[in-house]
Amino acid sequence: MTNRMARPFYVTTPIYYVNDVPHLGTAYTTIVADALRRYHLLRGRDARLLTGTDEHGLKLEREAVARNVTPQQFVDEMSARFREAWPKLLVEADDFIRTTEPRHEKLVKEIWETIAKNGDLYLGAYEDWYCVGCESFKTEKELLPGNVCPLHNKAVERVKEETYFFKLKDYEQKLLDLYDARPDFIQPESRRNEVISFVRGGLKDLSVSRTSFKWGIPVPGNAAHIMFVWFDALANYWTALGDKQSKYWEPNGEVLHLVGKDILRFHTVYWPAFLLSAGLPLPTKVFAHGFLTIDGQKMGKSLRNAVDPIRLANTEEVGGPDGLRYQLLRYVAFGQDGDFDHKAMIERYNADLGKNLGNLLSRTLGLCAKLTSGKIPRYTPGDLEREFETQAQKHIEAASAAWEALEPHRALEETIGLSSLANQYVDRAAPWAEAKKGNQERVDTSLALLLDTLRSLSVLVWPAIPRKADALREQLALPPIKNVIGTDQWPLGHAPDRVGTLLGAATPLFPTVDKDVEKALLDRLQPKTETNTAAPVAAAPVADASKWIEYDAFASIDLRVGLVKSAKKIPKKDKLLELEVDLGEEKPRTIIAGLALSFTPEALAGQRVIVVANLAPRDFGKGLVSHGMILAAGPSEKLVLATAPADAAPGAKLK
RNA sequence: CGCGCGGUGGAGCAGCCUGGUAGCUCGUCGGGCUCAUAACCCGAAGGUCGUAGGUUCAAAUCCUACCCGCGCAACCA
Repeated sequence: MTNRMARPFYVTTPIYYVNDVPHLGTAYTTIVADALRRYHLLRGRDARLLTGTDEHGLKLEREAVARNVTPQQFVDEMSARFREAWPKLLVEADDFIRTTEPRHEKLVKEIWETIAKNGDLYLGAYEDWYCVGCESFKTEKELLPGNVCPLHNKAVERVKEETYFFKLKDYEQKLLDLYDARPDFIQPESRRNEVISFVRGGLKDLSVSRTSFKWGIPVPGNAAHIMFVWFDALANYWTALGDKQSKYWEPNGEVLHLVGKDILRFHTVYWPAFLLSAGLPLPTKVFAHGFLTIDGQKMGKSLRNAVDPIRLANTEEVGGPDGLRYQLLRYVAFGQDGDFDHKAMIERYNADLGKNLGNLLSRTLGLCAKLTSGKIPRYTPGDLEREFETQAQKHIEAASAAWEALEPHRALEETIGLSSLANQYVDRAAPWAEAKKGNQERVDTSLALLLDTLRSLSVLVWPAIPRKADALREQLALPPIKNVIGTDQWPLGHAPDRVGTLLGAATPLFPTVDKDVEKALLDRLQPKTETNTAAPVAAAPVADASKWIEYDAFASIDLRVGLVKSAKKIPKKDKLLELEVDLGEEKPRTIIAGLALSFTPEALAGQRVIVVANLAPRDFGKGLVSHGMILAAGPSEKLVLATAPADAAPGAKLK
C-alpha cells in the first residue's frame, strides 16, 4: 500500500465529441473522475485529471459547413463550452486536451509512424456496397433483395475506397493473454467478460484511415489519407502527457481510464492493441460505468438538453454544484445504470446533507456557543468516547476502502454513516443534561469529540463536495483543504487538539427544503414531457411567422386518401403496426406506423386514412420498409386518426 | 434464436465478482429527547431476495432452464 501511495495517479475521462454539448451524462463521468482525483490527493498522491474534447471527423466537418463557419471555428466554439462547464461543477482538471492541438497531432503522428515501422499497417481497400443517395456504405444485411437500398429504392454500387488497415487480427491472442494476466484491467467484471467473448469471437483488421473527407490528422507520408477518428482520439490519453509521460504513465504511474459502457470496446481492444504495436506501456485499468436515466426516462437528445447540469449546479436550494455531485456520487452505483430523479434528489438532499450532516454541525456549534463560550474544549475520553472512536474508525476505513475500490456510492454511505453515529452520540452524551448537573468535564469532552468528528467529516466529504467541505471547515475555524503531495491527510485517529480555539460563525450549511420550495423546484427543474402535458390533444402553438413555409413547400407534400386493407402487429415492436394501404395504385403499399399503442389491428382495417404518399421510404430493419406515413394527432398512447369520409376514393389527392 | 440491463419488505435502490446474522433512503406505527435546520435518538410492523431445478454442511450470492419488465439496434457518457 505504501508503495502504491507513492505512485502518481492519472485518471482520464473520455474526450467528448464536440457535436454535442455537456449534459448530465458527460458531467457524471467527469465528476466521478474529479472525486477520485481529490480522494487520491488527500492521500498524498500526485493525482492528475485529464479531460478534453474530440474534434475531428466527417460529422463535424459537415456541421461546420451547415453553419457556414470553418471546422476550426466550429470546434473552437464547441470545445469552449466543455472547458467552461467543468469548473462550474467544481471539477479541477489538470489538463484539457483538444485533438486539434499541435501537441496532440505531433505525437499521434509519431505513434502512427512507429506502428507503421513495426509492420502493423498496410494499404488495402475497403470494399462494400455504396448508396449514392445516402452517401454511405451499406452492409449486405441492410439491403433489400437485389442489392437495393431500402431508403432510396435504388440499386447500390460496389465501391472501393483505399484505406490503411491495422493488423488487429495479429493482436487477438496478445489481447486475450493480457486480459488473462491482468484480471482487473477491465472492470467491472461483467464488462470484462463481454470484451473477452468479443475478442474470442475473432477480430478483423481495422480500417484506420479515410479518403472521403479532410477534417482530421493526415497520415504521415500520404496526405490523401486522414486518420480514422478513433485512432486519433484514443491517443489523447498519451499525447496529453507530453514530456510528463514517464512520470504519470505506466510503469511509474497508475493510469485509470473512465469510460461509458458504449465505448468500452475501443478502450479495451483497439487502444491496447495500438499501444502494444507501438511498443508503449498500457494503461492500468479501464473502468466502464453505466448510463443514467432521468426521472426514469431514457436520456434522449431532447431530454439531455432539458436537464442541463449547469442549471442543476446553480440550484443552491439543493446544495448547488456540491449538491449535484453528491447526488450522482452517492446514489448511482458506480458501474451500473442509474437514475437521476428530481424528487428523490430533494429528498436525499434533505435527509443526508440537511438533517444528518448539516444538522449535526448546527447542533454541535449551537451547544458550543452556549456551553463552551464558542471555543474548542478539552477532551477527556471515557468509555462512551472510546467506543465511539472504535466505531468511527470503522466507517473511516470502510470509506477509504470504497474509494480505492472505485465505489464512491459506498464511500459516501460510510461517510454519512459516521455522521449518523455522531448524531446518536449526541443523544447519549446529552451535553445539555450534563451541563445542568454542572458536570463541565463531560460537556467539554463530548463537544470536543463532536467537533473533531466534524473535522474528520470535512475531510471525508471533500472529494464529493469540496466547496461545502471548506465551508464546513470555516465554521470549525479550520483552513480550507490544501493538497500536499506526500502527506496523507485522511483522518486516522483523534486529531491534534486545538483547545481554546474560537469557532467560526454558525450558518446552516444545507438548509432543508420544505414542501413549498420543493414544489417550486420541481416545477422549475423537471423537464416537461409528453406525459405530464395536461391536455392530451391540446393544440400546439401555431408557429411564429419566421417558421412559415411557402405554398410551394406545402404543395410538394402529396397527401392522399388511403384505405387500410389489413393491419398486423410486428413481433417485438410493440409500438408499430404493419399496414397494407390501398392508394388506388396497382398494388397496396406497405406502411409501418406507430399506432399500436392506440389501436388494435382489427380497429384499423377498413378505415380511410390520410397518407403522406411521397415521403421517402424508411427502413425499420429486418426488411421492414415503410412507404408513407399515416396522419394522426395526440400522444402515442392516445392517438386520433385523421380520417376521410366513406365516399372518398382511395388515392384521392388532398389539397 | 439480434444485443444489453433489470426482477430484493409500501416506494426507490445497495448487496451478488470474494457463498455463512438481508443493508440504505423514504414512508407507516409507537416511544424518547428538547442542543439543533418543525430537527435528532430509540423501538416496532412489513421480505418464500421473479419461478423451477442443481452444486454445497450452508445460496439473494455459484450453475442450468424458464417467466416477466425495460433499453438499444443512426458514434448519446
